[in-house]
Amino acid sequence: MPTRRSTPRPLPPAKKQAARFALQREADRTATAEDYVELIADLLREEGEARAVDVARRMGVSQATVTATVGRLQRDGLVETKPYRGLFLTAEGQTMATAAKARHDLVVRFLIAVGLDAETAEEDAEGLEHHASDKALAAFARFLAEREG
Amino acid sequence: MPTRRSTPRPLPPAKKQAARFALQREADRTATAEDYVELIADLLREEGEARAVDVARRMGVSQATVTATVGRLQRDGLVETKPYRGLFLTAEGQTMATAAKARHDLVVRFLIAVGLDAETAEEDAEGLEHHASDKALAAFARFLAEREG
DNA sequence: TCCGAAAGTTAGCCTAGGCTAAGAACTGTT
DNA sequence: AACAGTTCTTAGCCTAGGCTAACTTTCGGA
Repeated sequence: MPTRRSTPRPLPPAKKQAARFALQREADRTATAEDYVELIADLLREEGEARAVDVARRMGVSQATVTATVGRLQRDGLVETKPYRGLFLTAEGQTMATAAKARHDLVVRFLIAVGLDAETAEEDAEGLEHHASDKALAAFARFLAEREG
Repeated sequence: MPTRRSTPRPLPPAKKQAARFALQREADRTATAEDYVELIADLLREEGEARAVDVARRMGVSQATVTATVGRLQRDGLVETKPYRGLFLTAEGQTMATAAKARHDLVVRFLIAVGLDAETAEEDAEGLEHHASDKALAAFARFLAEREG
């Protein structure tokens, strides 16, 4: 039997590794859209309207950037705008927002369950929610069900 | 006592939320560098050299892209090149690679511990390792120590 | 009503990170 | 020693996502 150490699974096949990175880049591309629609949905729900200026404030970004990004979201069929009347989600945008929120909340609860304080869990979820696969999320849910169920 | 529901911690203060997104963007910026130096370190360790063409293959990216990216890494003091002789890490790059690998391995072990199969854990770690805070990583380590220790 | 402040857009710029196509430079083999 | 094939770079292009400055549009209060 050839050498088989336990620790260092170091170099996956090039193709497999390339596929992973490609998936990664794909996730990066959708992350912004998810953050925006999630925030817009939150604002609509909590404050009744989602104005670009508030999105800018909460994203920590200039209004010009919001205009440009919202333009892309509109092009992609996720958002509708009525100038000076705020931003709205299309059905597709709403679907994405709902899924994003569910993922976000799941990740937060999971992080708390494994020992993070609520504040840090919120912070980390912001980044992690876009990069956890469905399988990972399912595992998190299973984990929570066991602990809490 | 005012209303206090358990589920929906929905809108953090704008400033705090903006800060989170800013951190997020910061992490995104360093993610590429970490992936490259981690891969270069792996190639150096496992194959004795890290040629740009192999980096391109494993990143799933064109050689021209590698040239450009390595140029930025060089500018930032992480990598050195000897054309046709492969890529090398500076001390700083080595430090980053070591930290990245440690994070990566920790995340993989953690994901497996919470129920993911090894393959999926590898895939997910690729994305998650760049977005887990030190506090989160510490929590993961604590979790592992409890289960396994 | 009108006018100033707030909100939104536009123009012009930048960086990172992708691509292809074409050319230059090196290496190993004969 | 020379050539073929590999490797690397360059040029030129693109998109996403940032910025500031200047402009327009709308809203609300005096």
